[in-house]
Amino acid sequence: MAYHHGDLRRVVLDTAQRVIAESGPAALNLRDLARRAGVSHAAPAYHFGDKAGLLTAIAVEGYELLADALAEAPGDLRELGVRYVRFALDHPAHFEIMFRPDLYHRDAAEVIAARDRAGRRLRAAVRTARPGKPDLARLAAWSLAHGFTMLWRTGNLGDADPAELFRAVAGQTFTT
Amino acid sequence: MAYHHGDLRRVVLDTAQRVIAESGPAALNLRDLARRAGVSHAAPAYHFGDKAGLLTAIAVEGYELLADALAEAPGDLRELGVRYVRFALDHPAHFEIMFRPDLYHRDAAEVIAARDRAGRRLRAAVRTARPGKPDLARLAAWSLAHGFTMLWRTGNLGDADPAELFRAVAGQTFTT
DNA sequence: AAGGTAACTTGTCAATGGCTAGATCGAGGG
DNA sequence: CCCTCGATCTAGCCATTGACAAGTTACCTT
Repeated sequence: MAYHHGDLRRVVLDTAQRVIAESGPAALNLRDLARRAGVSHAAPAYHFGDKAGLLTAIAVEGYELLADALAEAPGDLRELGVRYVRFALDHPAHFEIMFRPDLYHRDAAEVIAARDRAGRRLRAAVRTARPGKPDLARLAAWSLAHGFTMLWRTGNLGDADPAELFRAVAGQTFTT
Repeated sequence: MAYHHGDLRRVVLDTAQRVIAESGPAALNLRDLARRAGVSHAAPAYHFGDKAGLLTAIAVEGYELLADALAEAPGDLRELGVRYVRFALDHPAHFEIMFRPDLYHRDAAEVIAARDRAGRRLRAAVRTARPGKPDLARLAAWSLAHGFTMLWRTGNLGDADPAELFRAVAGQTFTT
């Protein structure tokens, strides 16, 4: 066992994401992550404080990734939703954790900062797409995209291509 | 300690719902439920097999309650959504568990039956509310209501009255 | 009243999270 | 070149939890 793994924090984060994506957050445990990384059972906790700290780091990373995904946003409300859905497709573990605040330290400063940043990006993107009544439009678009994503993730939508199906669903409601 | 508690199954179910509503499913544990009911630590498992079995029972009950809530459905798509939101308000623990299939036995026959029943109710309610394009309309309505509910539950919607806010949001999208 | 069965208890084990004290490594100052 | 110091990791421990097996009790039928 070599001291100073060098990259343990990142390795644990990545492995955790794989485990969550494959088996859900309930299957995650620190000791297994330690075994997979080839370190002692207490090593992961050093970097994250505790299990919730690890999930906090994932949530923060998730909000940052989401902010990035919404950065170069299209002027189309529907395509904005597609981005949201695609984000959940590309980063299932992040998405899963982000919206389970009971699993991490929801009041951590980094969490609030990252979430606010993503929120501002969403707000700005909706504003350019639909100038009038920005707040309600944002809530409607967010709710639709979020709900669609959740239903898809919990297996309630069959096995159609999510992005295409979302376009059809959004076309029913949004005219933009 | 009296043998034959008489109503242990129901007591454990109810207590579990209270715990989940207050502290989330991660805080739930069988031994604490046993202590609260005044029985031995293994008693709850007798009725549910294991922890996932307990959550399975809650999920089934949740789908049945949802089916009931959608039974006498209004002809208005927006009010149908309000019912969905209100269901989540009234039965937070059920709602929480229902859409976390990784926590329970998602393939159990009772789960599938109850979920199908609720699905048929939803389908029927949407059909009467909006005759054309039933599938896409159902997905859109479900996604909007579900997403709104999830965002509200995770604290992303501030502290407005959920039902009223949903009416406003739905008014933005649905014309019916 | 005898036996059978549902409901519960008792005892045990392995896995996990978290804590503490100690070991090791690497970098920077003298 | 050595020494210290802080960051990183290890080793050992404990309480909690879920699961299981075997035994116990009470009700119910005949």
